[in-house]
Amino acid sequence: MKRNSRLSSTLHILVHMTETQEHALTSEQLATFIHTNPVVVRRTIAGLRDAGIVTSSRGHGGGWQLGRAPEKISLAEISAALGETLLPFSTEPESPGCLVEQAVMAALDDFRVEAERLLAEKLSRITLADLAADFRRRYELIGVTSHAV
Amino acid sequence: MKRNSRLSSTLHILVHMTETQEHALTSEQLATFIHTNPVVVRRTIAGLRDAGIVTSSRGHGGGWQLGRAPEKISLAEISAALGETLLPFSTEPESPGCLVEQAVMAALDDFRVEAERLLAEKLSRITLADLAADFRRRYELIGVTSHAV
DNA sequence: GTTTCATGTAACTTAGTTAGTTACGAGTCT
DNA sequence: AGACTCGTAACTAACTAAGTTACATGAAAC
Repeated sequence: MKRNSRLSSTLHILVHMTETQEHALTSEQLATFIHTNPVVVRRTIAGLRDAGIVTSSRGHGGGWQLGRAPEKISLAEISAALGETLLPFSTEPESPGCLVEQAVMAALDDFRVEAERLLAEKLSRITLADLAADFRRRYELIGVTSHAV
Repeated sequence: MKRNSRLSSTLHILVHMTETQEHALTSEQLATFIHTNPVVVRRTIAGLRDAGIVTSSRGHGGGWQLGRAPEKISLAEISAALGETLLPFSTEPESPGCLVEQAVMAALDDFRVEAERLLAEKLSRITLADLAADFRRRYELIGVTSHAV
C-alpha cells in the first residue's frame, strides 16, 4: 500500500467484500488484494467497523463482511470513518494575536468549512453499490479480474 | 512554520507585502512574520515569482514586492503557484489490470477532477485585496498588529 | 572597484508521519 | 484441546518536509 492511498485501498477492499457477501473475508485475503499486510488492513478498517460499515468476527470462518447493503454505504461515510481529511491545509494559528494571521485564517476557515460541506455532499451521492456495478460492467466486457500482479 | 501550513504562511506574508507596497521586504523580514528561516521563505515563494505574483530584487534595498495589484491576485493562483494539491488522495494504480481497482479509480478520479474544478473556482473569487481589507478592518477595531510572540 | 546587502540554490540535518512487521492476547468454531 | 482469526501494542523502516549551512551571483552605495 502506497502513501495517501488509504481511501482507494479501502474502497478496493470493500468492493471485493460487496462481491463476496455470502461469506467473510479474512484480513489475510484482503491484504493480498491491496498488496499489504493483514495488520495494516485491520488497523486501517477498524474505524469502518466502529461506523457499522463492516463487521468483523473472530475464530474459524471469521473475517470481515459488509455491515449493511452496499446501496446504503456512501463514500462520504467511508472517508469519514477512515478519519481522512478532505482538505489538506491547516487553519491553526501560529502567532495568536497577529491580526494579519487572524484575517488569513478567517478567510481560509470559511473556505474550508464550505468546501468540506460541498465535497462531503458530492461523496455522499456515490455508494459502494455504484462502484460494484461499475466493476461488474467492466468484468462482463473483459472477463478477467487479474490479481496476478 | 508548521507542517501543511504553506498556504496560510504564504498568505500571511503576502498580506504584509500588500500593506507595504511602497518598498521591498527582505526574506529575513518575511521569515520573522511566520517564525521561520529566510531560506525557507525564498524556497516557498519561489514559485510565486515564476507566476508573476511577486517580484524579487537583489542587493541593497532589494527584497520582495507584489508583482501586481492585490485585487488581481486570487487565492487560486497562489495555491497553484505553491504547487499545492487541493485534494489529498492519490488515484495512481497499484495493481494495473485489476478491474476492481479500475472501477474504484475511475470513480475517484471523476470526483477528484470535478472537486478540484469546484474548489479552484471558489478560491479564484477570493483575492489578496479581500484579505488585506479584512486585516485593516480588524486593525481599526483593535489597533495593534502584535508580532510580539 | 571594493564593500555591503540581498537573492538563488545546492547539500545536508532534523523531525514528524505512516506503512510495515513482529508478537501475543483474546475470542470462536470444530 | 486445537486451529483459526481478530485486536492491539511495540518496534522498525521509509518517506516527506522543514530547517540549516554554505556559497555563488547580482545590485546598490560609497
